[in-house]
Amino acid sequence: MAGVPETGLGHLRVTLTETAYIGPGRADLLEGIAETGSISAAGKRMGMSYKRAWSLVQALNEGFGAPLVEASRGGAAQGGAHLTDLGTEVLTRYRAMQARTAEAIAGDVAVLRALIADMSGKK
Amino acid sequence: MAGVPETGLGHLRVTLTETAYIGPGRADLLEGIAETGSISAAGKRMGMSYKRAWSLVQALNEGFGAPLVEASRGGAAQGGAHLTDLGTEVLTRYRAMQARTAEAIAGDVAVLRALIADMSGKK
DNA sequence: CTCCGATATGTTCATTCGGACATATCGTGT
DNA sequence: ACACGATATGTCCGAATGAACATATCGGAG
Repeated sequence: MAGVPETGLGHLRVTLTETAYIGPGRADLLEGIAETGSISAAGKRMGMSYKRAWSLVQALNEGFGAPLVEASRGGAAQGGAHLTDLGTEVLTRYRAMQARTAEAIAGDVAVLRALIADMSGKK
Repeated sequence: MAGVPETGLGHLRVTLTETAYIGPGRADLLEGIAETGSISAAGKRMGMSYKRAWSLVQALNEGFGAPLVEASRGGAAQGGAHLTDLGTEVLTRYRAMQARTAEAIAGDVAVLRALIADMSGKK
């Protein structure tokens, strides 16, 4: 339950085109696939069904007009999935944008948090 | 249809506490209330029902632990709503954060857009 | 030729969410 | 007393979403 992410930044969704966008959920899934080499393993790790993870991958690939994830069935490793160069680039850039955003808004976040803490405490 | 916002930044949601957060939809509603002086007018302008707009205001006020919007019924102006100091501060800061974020990620967005434009065009 | 593990899909059911209506309330003018 | 305009709530229904289950397929290993 990452209700309040450490940084204070909740969600950052970057829209590249009408159908191509990347947000925290998709990024985490891409990261999971990169690390586990499997859609189902990545999904399970995030507590979602394989079906849902697979659907997200579909939406991602179709939305971007080019595959971010490539999967294979059977074979030596009994199937699996991996990020394409595009997928890796998108993930890396997204993480970078998250970091820059967190830094850019840190000041405002601190001020607002102090403000609501005050109003709640007082009356 | 603001599918792809001019800036390229899609959604920015800032989480202050477990229940207090502000995103594009809420910010637009706050702005609408500030400008129209009415929850229903602001909602209508955004194409949502009064009920929904009112529900959002409730969630906002309860989530922050202090009211961002204060409303009144009857009276000289036949009721209306306005932002509290906290509401104004939250809205202003949010717009500022949006601007800083857009600036911070502009470079990455440009690169990614060029990349997907390429892949779609070629092959 | 069967087994295995992961992808690929379809179906069904429960829950959530929003839209559409329907009222009720309030407080100043007329 | 009544009308008006906006807030304040409740109910009901259809669409969308996701969880759960059930298969089907692929391709190398044994």
